[in-house]
Amino acid sequence: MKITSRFTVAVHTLLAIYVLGKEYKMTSDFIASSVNVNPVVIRRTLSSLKSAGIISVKAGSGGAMPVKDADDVTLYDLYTAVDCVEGDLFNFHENPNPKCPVGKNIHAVLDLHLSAAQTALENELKGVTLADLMKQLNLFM
Amino acid sequence: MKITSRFTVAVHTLLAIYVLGKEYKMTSDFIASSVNVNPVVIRRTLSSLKSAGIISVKAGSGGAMPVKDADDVTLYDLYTAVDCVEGDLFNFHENPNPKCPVGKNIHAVLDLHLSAAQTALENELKGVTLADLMKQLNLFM
DNA sequence: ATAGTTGTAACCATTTTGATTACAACTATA
DNA sequence: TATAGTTGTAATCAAAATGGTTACAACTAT
Repeated sequence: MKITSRFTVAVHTLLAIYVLGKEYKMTSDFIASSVNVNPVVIRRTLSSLKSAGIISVKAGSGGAMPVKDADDVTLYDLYTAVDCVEGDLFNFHENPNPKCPVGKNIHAVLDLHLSAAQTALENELKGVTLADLMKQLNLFM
Repeated sequence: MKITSRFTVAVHTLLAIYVLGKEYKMTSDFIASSVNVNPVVIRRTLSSLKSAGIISVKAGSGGAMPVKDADDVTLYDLYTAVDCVEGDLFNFHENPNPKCPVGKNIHAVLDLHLSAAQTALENELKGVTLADLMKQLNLFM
């Protein structure tokens, strides 16, 4: 199974807010038309990003604005903000048989390797900041 | 979303076959009682592992046996054998708006970072062989 | 011939996802 | 202060993936 598109939607949303926010009022409708999803999906994303302390959103009059410095926001922050993965990335079959030597020890044998893989993924995400993405984006604009 | 338990089931299944295969006939029922899932789930797993050339299964009389050397089977091989992830690990929202500077370039900005993260995960899995797991398992048995 | 298996199709319930509708609450401003 | 434009959130919905389960034809060792 793939990791939910909430993640890339969140990245796209944030980039829009940080890059276009000075020029336009960043409403959920505006962002939705850039990402090309339903505005409610964006509002949910904004809600998560707000909870994570990354942006602020004006209720009523509307518009999202940066709170955190772009250097202080990593892809990993977004990945956790939108709950891509809760806890372990790898699902484990429940209740392996403790009467079998393999079933009894499968966790002891496997768990560390699985977390190492998950950590490798997450560390990679921690190494990329929103500021990095903005720099790259500016090369194209 | 998490990565399907087919993966850990496959690891468990293979360990059972490689470690207990000399002592017992490894039928889907036997393995199922160690993993603690339905035997049909194990048969599906065996089918994938057979297609990957890792084991052989005797139709009729029953029983799975190693084909590949345990040193030549990595966690990554199992991960691909059971189709944990087809292609990209990260789902991407489709059709970002090409009229928006962000929507137009979001792939150019993000794709490499996402594949880097996926590769980091997969490389970690490539670094662990079935033989490694068997050694660890023997310490506990 | 028979008993025990495998291989596979079929169907189900559950969960997750993202789309969508609906509407109360809020706020700038005319 | 009335209004228009938003946000926040609940409620539904359809689609897809997952794993469980039943069923049964095909196979094989004895």
